[in-house]
Amino acid sequence: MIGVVPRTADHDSRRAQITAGVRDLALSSGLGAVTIAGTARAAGISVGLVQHYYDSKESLLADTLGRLLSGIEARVDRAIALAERDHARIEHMLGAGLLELLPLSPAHRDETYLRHAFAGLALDNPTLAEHQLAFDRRLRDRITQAVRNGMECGEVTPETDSLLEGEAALALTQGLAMRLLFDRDDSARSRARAAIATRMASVFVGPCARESR
Amino acid sequence: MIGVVPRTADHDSRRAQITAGVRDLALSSGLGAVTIAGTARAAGISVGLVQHYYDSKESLLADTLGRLLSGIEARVDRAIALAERDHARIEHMLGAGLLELLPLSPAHRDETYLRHAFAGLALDNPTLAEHQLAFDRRLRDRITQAVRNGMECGEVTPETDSLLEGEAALALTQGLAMRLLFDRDDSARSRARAAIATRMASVFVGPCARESR
DNA sequence: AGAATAACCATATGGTCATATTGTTATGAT
DNA sequence: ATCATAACAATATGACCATATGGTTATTCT
Repeated sequence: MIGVVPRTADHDSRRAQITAGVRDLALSSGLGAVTIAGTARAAGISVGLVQHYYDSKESLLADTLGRLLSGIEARVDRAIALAERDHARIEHMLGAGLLELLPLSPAHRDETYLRHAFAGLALDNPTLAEHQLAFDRRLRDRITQAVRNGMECGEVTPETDSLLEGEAALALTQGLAMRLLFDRDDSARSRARAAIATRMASVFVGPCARESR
Repeated sequence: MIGVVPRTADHDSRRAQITAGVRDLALSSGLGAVTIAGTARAAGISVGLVQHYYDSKESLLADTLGRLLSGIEARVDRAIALAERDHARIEHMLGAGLLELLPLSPAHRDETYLRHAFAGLALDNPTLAEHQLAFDRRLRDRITQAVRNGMECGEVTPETDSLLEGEAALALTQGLAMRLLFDRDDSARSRARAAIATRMASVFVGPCARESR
């Protein structure tokens, strides 16, 4: 009598499907044009099912942002891991990670657009702001740690303020990313690359003496 | 019979009044909550009058953004002019200008919030994007010119890529500004100051040999 | 004085949207 | 087999909003 269980569904993959609908819609019509009905259409399901999985539009957007940021983080980590095989220098690993945050390819452009469009919403929405802040902190801490590793291995001078450098490097990268969203010029793109490379070179000034990481 | 002229109004001051309504509303309720009716209420006039001066909400927002950006530009110029009296060093003039773009005081915070909230809208709106892009270019060119002045006077080494430095300095500043909107911590604020000062110091490395400007 | 018209206002209109409501369907445990 | 219930769908509801419409008021030129 107690404990009769009806059919089940894979909640996580459903939510992934629905948030993918939000992403597709946002990329084609702008984040401001995202509606529940439009999301349902994009995901190929009914409005009611979206409501079944999200109790409000806000929670839907929050989940979409969370998944977006996780994806970006994973991609940054993957790029760093990849660079780790090719270069011993921490400078290059970190640079590769930061380049992942710039809209230099169509796919990256999509992600960057979404990230900054959500940042706009987050200015008016504490839940989204919390996601953004936590994401930025995690990225910053990764950079900071890379700088510290650089200090241990001799690439970075011991007087360097690693926290300051972490915050500056992230701010520079995100400022460049925002700019490239508006200025689609090729030259702007290469200047952005150069700006990051220059920055890395000015922090990582010495040769790497021992194993990194 | 021809040429009868009825009462006149100061269009510019009316528009200033109306856009001030937009600003007030955006600051108290978020830019996303700005409506024509709300704007009229905030400005103390009727909906119809707002319509009389703006043929669409979009043109209202565009004018609001234009006035906002002009105001910021004027403030940056004022800060530079002020610093010019105190310091001969271009480094300090430029630094003072860039600090105006950070949300370090309540008034600056309001302006920075509006600027970045509008940037979010601009991602979906070509008219607003044009304003943003032009504003950024003007700021960047100001910085670039300051760096060139620094090269003439010996503060900056001749190998410096002034355009690159201009873009990097602006991106850093705006990235920091965005970050401070989310992280209201005192320490974050002082790190942002330090990050800009450090950056300036790394570009302006020599003593100033002759007159600046 | 009064005609012409900009300045200004109140309300109507039509559409959109988030959410509520009221279903139907399928499936797992008994 | 069938019941309980999650999964899913269609439509209703009510609020909000940009804009349209149809005014009134005030002022300037003749």
